[in-house]
Amino acid sequence: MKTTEEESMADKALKTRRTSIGAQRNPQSQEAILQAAEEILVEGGLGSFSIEAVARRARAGKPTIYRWWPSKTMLLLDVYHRQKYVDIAPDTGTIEGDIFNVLYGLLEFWRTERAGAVFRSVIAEAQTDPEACRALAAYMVDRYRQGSEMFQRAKDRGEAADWIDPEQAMELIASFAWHRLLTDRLDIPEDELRRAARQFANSVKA
Amino acid sequence: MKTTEEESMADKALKTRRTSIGAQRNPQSQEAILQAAEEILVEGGLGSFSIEAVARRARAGKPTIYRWWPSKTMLLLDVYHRQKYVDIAPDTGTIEGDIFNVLYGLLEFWRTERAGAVFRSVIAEAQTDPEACRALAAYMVDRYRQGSEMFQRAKDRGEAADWIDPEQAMELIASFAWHRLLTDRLDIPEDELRRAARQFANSVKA
Amino acid sequence: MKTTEEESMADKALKTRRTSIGAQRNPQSQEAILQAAEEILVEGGLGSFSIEAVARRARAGKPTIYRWWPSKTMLLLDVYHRQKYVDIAPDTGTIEGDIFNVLYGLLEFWRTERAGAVFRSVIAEAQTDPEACRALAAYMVDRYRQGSEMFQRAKDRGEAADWIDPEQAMELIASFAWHRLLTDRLDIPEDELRRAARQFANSVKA
Amino acid sequence: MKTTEEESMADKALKTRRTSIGAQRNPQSQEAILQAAEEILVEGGLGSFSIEAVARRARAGKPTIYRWWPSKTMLLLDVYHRQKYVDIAPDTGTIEGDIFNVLYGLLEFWRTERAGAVFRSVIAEAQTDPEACRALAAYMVDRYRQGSEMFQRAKDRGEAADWIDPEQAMELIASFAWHRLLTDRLDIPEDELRRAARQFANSVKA
DNA sequence: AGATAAGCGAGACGGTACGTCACGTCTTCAC
DNA sequence: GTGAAGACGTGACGTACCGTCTCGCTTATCT
Repeated sequence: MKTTEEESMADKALKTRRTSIGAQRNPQSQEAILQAAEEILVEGGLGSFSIEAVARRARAGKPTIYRWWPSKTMLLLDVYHRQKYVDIAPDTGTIEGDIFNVLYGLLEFWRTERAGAVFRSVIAEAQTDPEACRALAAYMVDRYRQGSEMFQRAKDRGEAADWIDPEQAMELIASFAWHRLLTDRLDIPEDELRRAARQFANSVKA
Repeated sequence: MKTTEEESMADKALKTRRTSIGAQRNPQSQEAILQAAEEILVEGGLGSFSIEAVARRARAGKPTIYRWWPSKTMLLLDVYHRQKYVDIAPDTGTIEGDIFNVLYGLLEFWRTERAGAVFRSVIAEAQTDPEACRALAAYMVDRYRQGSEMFQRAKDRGEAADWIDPEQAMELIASFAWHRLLTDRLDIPEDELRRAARQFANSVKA
Repeated sequence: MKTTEEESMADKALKTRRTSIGAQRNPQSQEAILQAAEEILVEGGLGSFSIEAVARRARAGKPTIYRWWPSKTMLLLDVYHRQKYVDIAPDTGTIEGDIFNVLYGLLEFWRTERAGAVFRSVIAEAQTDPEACRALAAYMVDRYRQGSEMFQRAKDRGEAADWIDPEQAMELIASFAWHRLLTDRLDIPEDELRRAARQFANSVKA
Repeated sequence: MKTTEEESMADKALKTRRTSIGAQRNPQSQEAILQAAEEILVEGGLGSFSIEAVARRARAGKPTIYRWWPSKTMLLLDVYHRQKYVDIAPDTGTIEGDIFNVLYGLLEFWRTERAGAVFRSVIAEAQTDPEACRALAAYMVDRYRQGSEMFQRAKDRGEAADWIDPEQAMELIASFAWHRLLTDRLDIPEDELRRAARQFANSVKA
């Protein structure tokens, strides 16, 4: 949730007339463009996402967008990176609890429409643009590293087997979430989700 | 692998001038269109896949394409469905062996360039087109059912726990493969693949 | 002056919705584009003449314009060629009378705003575009040939000297008209015009 | 021809880094801008003449140009006015000789590439910009006054008729030169040029 | 001597037009 | 009625300039 100040700042960026502030990037324009891009993505999906549409909505000139983002893909990635996901990997004491929490949190985050639509677009774009694909892959590897801590803890506790690779284990979990996102089936009944968590916990058992 | 007759038929479809064969669908045209679509997809990816390009390559009129495929998405799905994957779910005696074989076969199938490029495109398209998304989801559910047999066998053998849902277990495995396809990381070292198979096998253990 | 039928045809071209009439040029679109181009030229001059503006006014697509006119210049020339000037080179019996009539007719034709504005634009364009310059020069040479008849008649009558080149003589007269057009001084007092005609007549005297 | 000092000054204006010299116009900047403008005009014609290009070439800021020249047109006129034409109206004793010399000198001056390209641009610009048109017309009237002296001399000698208006006579000659410039036909064979001069001389005969 | 005021380069800004590409629809004509 | 062909209106692409703006600086002129 955004604070009041942030919202008014963003609104100002969109609603007041902007102009150059000298030979330097105008942060209000950047804000307006990113905000407009996100809104379009959320409202109409990747299909209605075009530089023209973003420029129109942000009341910005197309060259201003192209000046700072070399391609549609890069703008997309920037929009995605603004979607700050508070990555909680809470220590519940058991690996199954941790996994359930992570899965539940991620799916819930995507279900709040904004984030899900944006991320789906990024993945789709990566299937067209090799650079986006590399960026996405690199980003994911980084995310696995973050998420893998819970498996490391489990190994330290002796709950997970020695031969388990924490990052790969994390990847399997993320893969499941991706798959549900991409087939538009984020609304998972709790028992299914629990069973998945249990299975993943089982999979690393010593 | 295609037979010689099929190839010459396809070649004929592409190279000779075609015209109406009366008030009925001309199968040569359909063949030429699908073949051209597949080639474009494989050579240039989804980015260079356009109705216009397909029509050009197939020496077909655009209306001919629109007459038989209501949208780009549907043409894409048709191309995908032609990619007959010989779904082997061989009974190796152990669930881990079965899983490894399925994973290895799928990734190998996609690595043979043609199939992978096409399927990636289908998934990307599904992120834009809700109808494609539904079709894809339905197709996947069907595939899980096929693939789940090995888990059923494992349950029958007592190798897998009672609480395991064979289809969901299959989904987890497919998810992993999808994820690697979508991040262009199909070249998995054998030890990683073995570890993944072992983990998946572990996950269903009683 | 256009006939009523022509006007209603042109109006129809502009006002009714047009579409393709098969794999052939749609004359209504062509008409609408040329008409719109002329109107823009007359109303706002070369400065406001842009392909976008023409397309907008003609309710045509830009590609339709580019399909048939490779450049702004060519569209301009086409507009000019539609401005059919009834080239009267009346035989008044004296060369001075002929010259006066030709000069008066030409300036009057240009003063009727439409033709003058279009021709000024063509000349200006020719200063930028070498191809337009060539086309214009060729067109002018042709016009001199037409206009030179009166000098030939004068030579036959013994009114003009043998050493006179009829076409070059015609060029001098056209040059004067051009000059007045280009400096926006078409409103020439009759005595000045008479003096010019007298001078030109003098210039060819035996 | 420029003196050595002027050239080095101009070079300095272009090559050394310039900055403000206090609350006053920096003549080096003005020089650099005008020089750059002329060069661009000569090298690429009016088509490649843009404020942006001039600023780039002169290493000047756009606002510096706009501060001193309200429009592209005015900059163009300034460039033209720097093209000092040594207006020779030599007294050869006969009006035909005078006319030939003036015509030959003017065409030769324009043929030396620099002047011709610039003047063509001014005329073209005047077809778009009414202010430029007025300025050009005023300038031309002034030039006729200068050039008309030879006709006045001819009248004084009794070589030209009383009813001749020297300035208008001069205009006819300039018109011919303009016409050749604008249709890119400055390379006139000497016999044609002689005939033209003879005709113009004839035209004012008593 | 220090403040002030304007000129300077730089370059970002919101725009308009460029010329190209693909969209999905339409009509014609040969079979 | 099916097929190739290709024109149509639409709209996005990425680029070039437009004319305006604010910046940080430099330097002459005025307290």
